[in-house]
Amino acid sequence: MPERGRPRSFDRNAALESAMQVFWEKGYEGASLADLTAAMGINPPSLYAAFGCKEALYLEVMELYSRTIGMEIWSSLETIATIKEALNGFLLATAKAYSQPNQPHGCLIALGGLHSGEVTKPICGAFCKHRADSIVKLRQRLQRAVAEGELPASIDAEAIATFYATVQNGMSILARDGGDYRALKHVADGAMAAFDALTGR
Amino acid sequence: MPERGRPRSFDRNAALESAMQVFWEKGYEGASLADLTAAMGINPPSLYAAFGCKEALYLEVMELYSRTIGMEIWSSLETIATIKEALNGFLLATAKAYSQPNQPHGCLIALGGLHSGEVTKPICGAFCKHRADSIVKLRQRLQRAVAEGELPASIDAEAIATFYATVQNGMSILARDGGDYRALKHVADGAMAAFDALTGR
DNA sequence: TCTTTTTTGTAATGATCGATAAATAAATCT
DNA sequence: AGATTTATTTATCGATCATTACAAAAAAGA
Repeated sequence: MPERGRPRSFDRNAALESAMQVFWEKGYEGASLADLTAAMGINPPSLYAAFGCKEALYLEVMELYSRTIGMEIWSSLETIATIKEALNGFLLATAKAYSQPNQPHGCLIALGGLHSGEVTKPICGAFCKHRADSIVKLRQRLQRAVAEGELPASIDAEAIATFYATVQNGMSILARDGGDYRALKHVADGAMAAFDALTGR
Repeated sequence: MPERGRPRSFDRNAALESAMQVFWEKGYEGASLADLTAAMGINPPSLYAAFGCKEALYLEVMELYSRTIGMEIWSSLETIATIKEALNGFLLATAKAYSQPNQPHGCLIALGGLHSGEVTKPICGAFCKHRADSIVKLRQRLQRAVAEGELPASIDAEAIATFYATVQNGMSILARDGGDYRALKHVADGAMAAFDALTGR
């Protein structure tokens, strides 16, 4: 029975996507309600009725980002069978996503919540959780490779995962500074150049 | 003849250092005038008389940062004779500086100005200049190693410099997320594991 | 001592921030 | 039709933002 009362005159998903663009480019504090409502094509009361408040909207934007853009980037890590190619595909997908011409450069998750004065506590917590999860995903993929006999059990999976997650985060800053796909690929190649030495092959 | 009128009752350098702490931790937009004046122990008119405006204060803070903390980090790159040890020293100095317990984690330069809505144009320009300069410094050090016969002329100095600068920037995000010296050193070790492959040795 | 110069503390400026009150409009339910 | 429910528009809320008048205070120059 959600069909009572005046129907909403805008597409909630489209509005959320517009909000994502604004937050992605301008950050949480940098995106004003005026910026958001202008991009979403609605007035403040509609925003508050549909999303609660600015903070709740941002948290929902983070979920949308990791469900769409994030998925594009991370999927190759799981789908590619061999660990070295999976990591390489993951980094190249990162380079491609971070240099798309029609969207803000770099990652919304990597670049957000880096200054305590610019974010609320729940948002800071969500960022910590998401970024910590990046390391976990990489570590689990490395451990899978060990379980499959592809890598020796002697590797430091946590250290290697931290390294690749950190390289990816650095790529967000490079992309924000105008680094194109070519520059980002140089970084990916550099990180892959460490693979054999790190995994003892 | 700067000795006319009522003398300033606070130490300008100490106030600037306090402002650096606030901007470093909270970012440009996240640091309010109230935060700044409270930390500096002065009233707004004194801040404006001594530093001009918030933007000018921030630009001066950036200079102070690169002159002090930045110098600590980058000096080993020049002073250590061999390129591999110089790079390693540079990354370890970074890991140490980014995990100091008595100051904000990560680099003020690396983490600032990443969102267009949170910074003015002159500040954004200063960040671009500083971060681009990081790549230049690394590239020049690599080219010096080529000139000294330590590395082959066939290396892609720009690509390698971009890789190491990006790793360093990623370390700032890791440090902000609570990564300690041990975690940061893992990243430094990972980056150094790529050195031989990247330089063809 | 008296004027001049600069800094100080207090208080207030207009602008913008995120968030809402109130009235109207558009739908369903009885 | 009339009552109920929800969304919309318009206008505005108090709080906070960076910035600044203003007058008292503290120094040097005359």
